[in-house]
Amino acid sequence: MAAAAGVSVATASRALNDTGRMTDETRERVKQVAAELGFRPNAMARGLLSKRSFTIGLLTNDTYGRFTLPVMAGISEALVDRGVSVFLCAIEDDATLAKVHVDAMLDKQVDGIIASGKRVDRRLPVDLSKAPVPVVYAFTDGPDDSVTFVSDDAQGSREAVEWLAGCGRKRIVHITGPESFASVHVRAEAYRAVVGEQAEIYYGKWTEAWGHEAVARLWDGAAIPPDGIFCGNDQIARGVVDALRERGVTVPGDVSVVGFDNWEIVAAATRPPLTTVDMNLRALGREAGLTVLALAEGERVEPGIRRLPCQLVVRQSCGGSAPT
Amino acid sequence: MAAAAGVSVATASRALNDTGRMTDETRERVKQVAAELGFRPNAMARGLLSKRSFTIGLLTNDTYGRFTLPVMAGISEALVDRGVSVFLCAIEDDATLAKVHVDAMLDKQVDGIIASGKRVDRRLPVDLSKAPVPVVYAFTDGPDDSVTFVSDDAQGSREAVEWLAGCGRKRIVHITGPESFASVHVRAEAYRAVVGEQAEIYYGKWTEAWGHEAVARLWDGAAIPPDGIFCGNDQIARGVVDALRERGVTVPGDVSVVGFDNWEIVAAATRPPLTTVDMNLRALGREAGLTVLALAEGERVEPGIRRLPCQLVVRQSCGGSAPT
DNA sequence: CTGAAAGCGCTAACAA
DNA sequence: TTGTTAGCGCTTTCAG
Repeated sequence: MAAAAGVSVATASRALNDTGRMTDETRERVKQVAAELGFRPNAMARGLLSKRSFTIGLLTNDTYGRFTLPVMAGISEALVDRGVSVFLCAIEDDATLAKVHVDAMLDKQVDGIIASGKRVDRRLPVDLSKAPVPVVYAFTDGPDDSVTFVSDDAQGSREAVEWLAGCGRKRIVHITGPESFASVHVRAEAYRAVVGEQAEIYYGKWTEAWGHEAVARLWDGAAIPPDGIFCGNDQIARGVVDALRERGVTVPGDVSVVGFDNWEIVAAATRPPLTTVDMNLRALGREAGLTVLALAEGERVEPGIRRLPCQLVVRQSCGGSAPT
Repeated sequence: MAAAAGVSVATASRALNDTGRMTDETRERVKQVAAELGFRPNAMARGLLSKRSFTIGLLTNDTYGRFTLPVMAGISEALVDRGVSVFLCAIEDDATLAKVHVDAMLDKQVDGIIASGKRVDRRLPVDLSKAPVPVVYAFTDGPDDSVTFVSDDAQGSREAVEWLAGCGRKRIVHITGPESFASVHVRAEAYRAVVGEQAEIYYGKWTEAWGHEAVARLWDGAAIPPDGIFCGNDQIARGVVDALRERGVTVPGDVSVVGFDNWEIVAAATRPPLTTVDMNLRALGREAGLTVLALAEGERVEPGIRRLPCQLVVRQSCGGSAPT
């Protein structure tokens, strides 16, 4: 580059990297010239030598981006200023496609890979266990000896149910998704732990339609309907709230409802807006990003599952006031 | 690598790349050994020489991913088999952050950049016009001499309104977003072109709440309410449908409704599911991807705005049958 | 304090 | 048909 601008490439390199010893004057001059010329060191050449690409790959099967985008945002946020960029690869449960993507990333010498997904209890259709670079799992299942980040659904659920109780609700039921989901169990058990004996759990689908149906069952049945409902996700919650309104039951007047996910598009559009559990996916991404990077730099990281706390986002579907 | 496996590095290189002349036997043997060793050519070293990184950057300010994700999927789909990976950079209207990301990408020698966004009539907070690599714009505004891909909202809107008319609707109104959006005008004009004199356009927000409010105005007013409604987006449409149901007006019995965007989460959850306009963002991404790549390979591409056709997705909010 | 030279992993001339 | 050599743009000994 600006070796032409007075010094040898070696000096230039040292000046720009703040290494080596030299007159401040020389260093400054080089930087000056570099800036004027808009010089950018070629990361490939640099990487060839340093064995680091300052690049990581994010693999996901969450095509819709519901979970991956916040995670991605967190990763990116944590790593931009360290100069690392991230490859996003959406592999929709297609093993072949996944392999193609992983190979492409590996060829490009990514410093690490973060595997993510749409379901905590499912694996991506690729075996990353013998990848030549560090791998961390975020919001997807990983091998036993891996480092995995997930949200603490139990804690989140507990807070949700306790909030409902704190609003004075006496008969709190749980309307949730399919029993085949691990997160359904975790959330249900946390719910059960709080309400005890009188736990009532209704399993169904992750849809608004199921929310409607569940309300129909509860209110058309002989029993006294509940006054508090903890829903497995925001879509169900929205269905529940809509169904309630349609039968003249007021929320939060007669019944308090809490959702799960804090998916803006549904939580904020519900009337009234949903009080719901946020999984802090962005923070999760941040941790995951920092962790692969640490691993890439040779640090040792204890394998295991790390559960990051969820946070209750209070809106208006429960009455009650702002969070403590 | 497997130079140790019998031949010189040059021969190995030629064998693996199917270049040069040599015995099929040698070539096969090299490939064999390479496969056994799980050898992967170092893309950085290769790129250093070829001046190509097989990497492109996708820049977007659409944090929520509503528009960018499908675009991204299209780009990725078009480019994986050409071996190119894509860096996703979410810059939330923050010029500084944008610059950091762009610089990082440039350092990494991306072969090109695709700028995308959440609004067709706004620019990203970065000047890409003098980037040292080709840039194409997808679903965001670009400089005059750039190549830009957008969806053909006019055509999409026309089809939507014609569909409504085809369902026998006589008085079709248009409930849409803020006048400050260019797409609002494009869609409104297309609507006006079809219905002519009797066009009635209601500007508001992109929300369900506005859909409710608009219905209230139309039905509580003195005039005879419409029998067909073309909405500026799916959220408004959902608000409209919900409001209609609440006042006992049936959809599609009494009124037909069409949305815009085909945002699954809202379009499919509406009761009844929305007939709506899909912008084919994935196809748009595919074109954009192929185009940057062509540019990167030195092909000349005529600058200008390319409008890709939208497609009407028929569900149940209009009655009528499957599309022709 | 600074420059010359070697070398990262690969491909492309040029020889053999 | 195959091997040798040079060099991509940078960092890093090792001399000067």
